[in-house]
Amino acid sequence: MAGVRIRDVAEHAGVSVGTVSNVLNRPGEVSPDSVERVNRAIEELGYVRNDAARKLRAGVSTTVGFVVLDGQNPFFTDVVRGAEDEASSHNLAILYGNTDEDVARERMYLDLFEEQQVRGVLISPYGDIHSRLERLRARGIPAVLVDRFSGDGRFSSVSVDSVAGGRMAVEHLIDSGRRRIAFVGGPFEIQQVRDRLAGARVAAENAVAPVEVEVVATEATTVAAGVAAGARILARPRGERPDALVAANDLVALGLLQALIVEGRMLVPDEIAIIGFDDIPFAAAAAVPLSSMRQPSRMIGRTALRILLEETADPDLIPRQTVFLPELVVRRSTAPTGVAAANPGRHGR
Amino acid sequence: MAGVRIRDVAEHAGVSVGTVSNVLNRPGEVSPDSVERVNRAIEELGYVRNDAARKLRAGVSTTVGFVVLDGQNPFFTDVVRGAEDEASSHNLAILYGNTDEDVARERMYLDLFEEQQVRGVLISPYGDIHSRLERLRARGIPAVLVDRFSGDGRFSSVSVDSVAGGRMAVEHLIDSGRRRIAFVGGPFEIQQVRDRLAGARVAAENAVAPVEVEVVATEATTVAAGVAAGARILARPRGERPDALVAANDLVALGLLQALIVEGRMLVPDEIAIIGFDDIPFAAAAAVPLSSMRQPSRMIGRTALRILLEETADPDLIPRQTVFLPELVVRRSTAPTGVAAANPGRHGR
DNA sequence: GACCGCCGATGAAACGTTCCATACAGTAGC
DNA sequence: GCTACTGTATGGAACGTTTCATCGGCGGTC
Repeated sequence: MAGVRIRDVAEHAGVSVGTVSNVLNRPGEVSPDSVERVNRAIEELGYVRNDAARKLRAGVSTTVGFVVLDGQNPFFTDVVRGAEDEASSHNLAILYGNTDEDVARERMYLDLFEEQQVRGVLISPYGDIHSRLERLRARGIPAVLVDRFSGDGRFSSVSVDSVAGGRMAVEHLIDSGRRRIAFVGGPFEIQQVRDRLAGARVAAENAVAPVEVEVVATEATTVAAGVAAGARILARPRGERPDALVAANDLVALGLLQALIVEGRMLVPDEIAIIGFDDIPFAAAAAVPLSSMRQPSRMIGRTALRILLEETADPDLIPRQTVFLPELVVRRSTAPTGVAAANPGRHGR
Repeated sequence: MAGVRIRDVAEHAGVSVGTVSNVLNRPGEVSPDSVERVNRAIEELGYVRNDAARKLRAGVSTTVGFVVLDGQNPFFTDVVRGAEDEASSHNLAILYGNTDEDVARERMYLDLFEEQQVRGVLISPYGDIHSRLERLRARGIPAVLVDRFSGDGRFSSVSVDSVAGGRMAVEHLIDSGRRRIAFVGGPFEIQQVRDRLAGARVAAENAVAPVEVEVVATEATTVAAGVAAGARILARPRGERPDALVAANDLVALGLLQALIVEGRMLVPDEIAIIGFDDIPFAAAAAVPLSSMRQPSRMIGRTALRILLEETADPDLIPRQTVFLPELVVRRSTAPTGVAAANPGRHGR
């Protein structure tokens, strides 16, 4: 089909195949004269390296796999973007896979990446994939966990301290006068969800005032799941509803907001406060601007890719855990009762 | 590094290399007995095909490239998701590139994909890339334009009729009593932006009442650009402001909404109406639920990938243009003046 | 019993690159 | 003038798969 091979370039330039390869891979070891002629030949013939042959012979790949938990979530698209920025500066491309919280898809993408012999794998895991990742590593393909702490230290990871985040979120709610708090999120297979809940409980236990934390479980961390959870809360008599909600992420929080305000005609934050996680760009533009625990999403992606590259360079590197701290961004959705209208909540964007 | 090759499988199973390859690629032509033994050997040794060697010899790739204009835009993540769904059902992976409206990045990704000899390329183009795509096609790599009509019919495309969309949006605004309309968007290198504006003008010309359409140009189609444009509108004396805004997409619209309401304390929709494009999931959850021209985003991705595969199967296929019609979704942001508060706008999600 | 056909298995060539051992030219040192 | 050395260029082996021409065995026919 195609046609211009390295051999054609060599003939055209009047040098050997080996020399062309050298120009391509270590131009320093070739005389300037040859470099010049080879480059002109490449230009004239429109030669493009065959990556398959290169990969086969040299065992070096120019792609990195990224398995993402929820590709629709702006938080993750931001993380991907960060990784992509870093990758493109190393002339790497990203093989992208969205698992959508499905174990089968997750396995499928790991298979695919293994066949492709990617340079390395970034993954925000859903199922238990440690053994799969070990196998990849045995094959020379390192993996870095993204947005998930590697509890046993077997892999490097880049994450945000979700326990601290959950704690900070609830402390903030308590500070603004809330006492009956519900954590809305799920499934609890996702570690972040567990951690954020755990953090929330810690804050409640440490509080001077008596604070209760109940759990409203959702099937997923999506806007739709948030809407559904909101409906369930609305189904209760007014007096039995919580006075503050901690959502597992901003998508759920936006869903809750929508359900409570539009369907339930509840006043946010007067009757009920809501705080989310991630601080996605849309949190600030919501019906009631949403308070949120901001995560440095792009930075997470960049850092993860950087660590991955370090590990490909030196496979014996000891795994390391990088943990960022989330940052509380206060907007109107958690303003103290009664002060709400007066405080439009100018913070963040 | 790795180690289990097809030869090892062959030895383990007591057959020849060719037979193993046949089991892998056309199990029908191999005796059931051999198939069974080979599969067991594969299982026991943990053999994984080397895609580079396969690609080199067979010239067949298992990846499809997708070059996206704006990876942060939920509309595009939805399109990607649709393509991904279709791809994974054919056991293909997606090589992903986000150009972020940058010509250099766009070129870089096309280079990368060419080196990779992807099966085909989906692209929502920014710069003029026709010659690059022709070259790819000459190398046996077809391309399908996504979210962009191929004016000269040289490539297949899957898009939405943006002229009709612009027209419908403005007709709706006129119906709800608006007369001084501003189109907010840019850059005008992007065809959609041009088309939507053109449609808007058509609607204005066809209107019975005298309607004016002015242009407020933005640097990009992002929330931030929308906020900036909103500020410029607010800088004008109240009487000289338009009474309706057509945003180039929902991101811009959300930015406008934020600027006008929070900064400018303007009443939407009473003083000014806003309509966007795409109907991203967050449009419904905005401060004032946003009217929008919905595009069938996932379907666009699925369709594009399907056409791409058809073209890989038969390279002589004549390019065809698939055009969807956008759908008007009315929410509160464009309610007729005065009726606003009474109509929460239950439509769409 | 010899021959024919057919099904399945086999072995080796080929894909396009990288890399290494080797060759070669030119220079410096004695 | 010979050797040693340095800096470049060369040719061919190797990467792991697919594919294709060929081979062997077996059952059926005459």
